[in-house]
Amino acid sequence: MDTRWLDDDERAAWLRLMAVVELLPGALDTQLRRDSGLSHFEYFVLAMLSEAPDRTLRMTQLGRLTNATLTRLSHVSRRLDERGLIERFQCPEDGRATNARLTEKGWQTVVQAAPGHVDRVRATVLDALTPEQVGQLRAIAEAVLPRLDPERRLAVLYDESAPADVAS
Amino acid sequence: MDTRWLDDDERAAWLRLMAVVELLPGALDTQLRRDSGLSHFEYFVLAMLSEAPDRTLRMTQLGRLTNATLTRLSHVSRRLDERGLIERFQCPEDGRATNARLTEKGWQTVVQAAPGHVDRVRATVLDALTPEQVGQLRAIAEAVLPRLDPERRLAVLYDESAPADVAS
DNA sequence: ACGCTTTAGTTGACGCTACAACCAAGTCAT
DNA sequence: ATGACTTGGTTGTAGCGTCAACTAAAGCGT
Repeated sequence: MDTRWLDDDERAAWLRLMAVVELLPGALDTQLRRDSGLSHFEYFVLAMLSEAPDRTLRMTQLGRLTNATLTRLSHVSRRLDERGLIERFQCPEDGRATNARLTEKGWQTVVQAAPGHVDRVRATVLDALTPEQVGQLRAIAEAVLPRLDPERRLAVLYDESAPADVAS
Repeated sequence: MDTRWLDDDERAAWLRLMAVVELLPGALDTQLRRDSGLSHFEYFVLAMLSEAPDRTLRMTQLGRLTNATLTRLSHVSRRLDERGLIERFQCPEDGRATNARLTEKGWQTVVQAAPGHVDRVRATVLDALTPEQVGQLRAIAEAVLPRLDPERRLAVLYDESAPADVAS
């Protein structure tokens, strides 16, 4: 089967999307590290916990939400534990499972980090767009996500009709 | 100064954009590793070289185009050199500079990798969008990029009126 | 010509992530 | 209830990226 190459419009859109995908994580990471001593991934982990019932989640569920392998999450959560931002304990209902719960200190950390993060999100992305474009962006991402995430691992974060255990 | 929090539309758009930014690199990386034994970053380095005059670029310029620190690029280019995909040599005009040139083997590798990569790009993103959305995506990215890239490091890749030494 | 500064790049140590191997708790068939 | 399988998670190793320190060439003022 022959490859359908990109036409000029597609190529232009693709290159620009790639540039955004390349630059955005670094921009967020830099701000959070500087202002709160957290990587963007760590912040995201804490943020997911902060919105969960009882600020507690199973490792597996937390891994799904953060798009992390269990290995990665295990290492990260150990470090967050050592820093006193979360605590881990064996799940009473299922002895195999580990629960992660945000500590008060972790909660304070998220609360303190959030405004700067939101400001950065505005400054780099949202405030550059018209309201129409914000809607378009949402529609575009919604069209793409089923292909990027066929197993719907992150569906909770972007699909209103998802199981809705936790919404970010 | 008080933080302006995100309204529902902004929040929805943002969450979906984050999911895309989180998932897309992995999707591209997986395909390229499986089919060509290259990370996405390595592929991108080779692709930049493949479009440069004489398939040669200075390390600094290559670093700009790929959004990489010189350190990172130094490590990666050493590995690509060891694999015979590029070669490095001191620049004749400026003894401090190192030039990286794509070898014939490197060229063959890119040529062989490109179709599968483009297929994946289509399958995961472009084919999910209408032509109007492709145009919107381009406009949205163009609005955001000046804020993400104030030094215009990647401008060559997304701005038609950029110095245009190399276009991807 | 001689230092001083700047620019270009490399190297080494450390931190984070992935992969593989592993362990422990639950499940299920007989 | 016991052996096989599955599920949930952790740990060790190796690879990649970052930061800091370093080398070498070029520019520059005197």
